[in-house]
Amino acid sequence: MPRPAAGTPSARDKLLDAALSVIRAKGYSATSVDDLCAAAGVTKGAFFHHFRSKDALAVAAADHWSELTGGLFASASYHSRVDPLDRVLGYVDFRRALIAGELCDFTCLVGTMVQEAYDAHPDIADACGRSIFGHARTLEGDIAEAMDAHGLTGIDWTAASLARHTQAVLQGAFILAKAGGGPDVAVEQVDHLKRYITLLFEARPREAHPA
Amino acid sequence: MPRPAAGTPSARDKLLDAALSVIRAKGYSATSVDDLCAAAGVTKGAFFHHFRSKDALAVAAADHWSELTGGLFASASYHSRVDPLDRVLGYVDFRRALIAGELCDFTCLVGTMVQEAYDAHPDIADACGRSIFGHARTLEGDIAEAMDAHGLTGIDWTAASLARHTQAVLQGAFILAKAGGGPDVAVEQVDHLKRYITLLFEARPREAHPA
DNA sequence: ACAAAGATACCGACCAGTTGGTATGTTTGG
DNA sequence: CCAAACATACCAACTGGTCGGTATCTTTGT
Repeated sequence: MPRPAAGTPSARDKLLDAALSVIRAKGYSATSVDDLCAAAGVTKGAFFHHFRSKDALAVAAADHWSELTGGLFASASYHSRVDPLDRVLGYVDFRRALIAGELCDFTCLVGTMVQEAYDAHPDIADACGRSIFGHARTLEGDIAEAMDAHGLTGIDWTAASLARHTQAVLQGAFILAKAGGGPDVAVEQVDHLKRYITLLFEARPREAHPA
Repeated sequence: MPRPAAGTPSARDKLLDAALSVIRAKGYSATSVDDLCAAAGVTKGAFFHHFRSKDALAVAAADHWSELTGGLFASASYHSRVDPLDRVLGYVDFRRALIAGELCDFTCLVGTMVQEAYDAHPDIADACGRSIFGHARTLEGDIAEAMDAHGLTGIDWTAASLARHTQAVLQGAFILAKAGGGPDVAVEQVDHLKRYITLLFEARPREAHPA
């Protein structure tokens, strides 16, 4: 795949970027190929040159989203904190700070897409699943370290499960925001999540399991 | 509005029932009027006799959903428990038990619809918001009573906010299930929710606020 | 009691616009 | 010169929605 020219983004890149905002605002099914082309400033010929179908674009957009968000969180500053629980809570604070402005700017592309695609478009659903659960997996390490540091043993939840829960709360927060609550309701959910994690790690080993 | 005949459901009722399952499986935008008519076994003429537009059907379906779920939860047995916290946790258990079988059978219609409709279809979004936040409001009373019974004062969260949080976790659970986790991941989220509520109400008044 | 009058429920052909997708160009970088 | 990158023109299928018509119920004047 040869670079077309340095500096000028290819039609493919422009389409992927356009997909992020347009699909988040209109949803996947309601977004037409023409919508995407118009937003990207390219023609339909370019679209089908780079993507076999609309579905293929959605899969590529989900992967693009994974890379974009992956980079964003990887370069965030909370990773440098020494205490693992601080890093986990730092992640939550970071997510909280991202919730501002227009709904389509802070909501999740793959969460939106998978709602529509889970049944009729398995490859899109797979790409969305990879994005969500892949991102959750990046939190497992810090959570596991924090569990270790706080001596949490004989517990009925796992680091992986709590990592997934953070994503569930965030996805639910976006839905409540879209249902009319706006950013405030979403922030409220993140606050509950932070409170939950804090409570989980407040050492209460006196009620430890027998034997 | 006169009854057409006892026993035989009207085209309107058949369309509303069909909308619940079809839209939950395909999403709102991907569901065509013909899809609805075929599923309901009625013609397009009947559709537009009862509903001004596809959007109007969606609003009616959201309201129908509110009534249906409202009745389901109102008649559940956990309401008879004497301890208010038991009633709250009973609600959570009840929601947990509902998560089984096919995704389109236990996921939420209005949560699905509002994702697609929040921007382009304000009246649909309003109807979804009414359903979600209206349902959340039915939990506030028991939560408030439980807070009172456990002497939770000077707390930085409210009964209304925790009620909304239960809905956020459930909506997020559905998304994770759709993203490939299946019912198990959704149940896992409800378990976290129950753990959170339990932790919140485990009396810890020694750390009470000053004065 | 009963028929005329009117409302309601439903049907199915039809319409203009849009959909995802294709076939065939033209441009451009190496 | 050639293949990749992009543009233009076009298509069959489908979209939400309309419209004239019919069958069945409810009301009402007598």
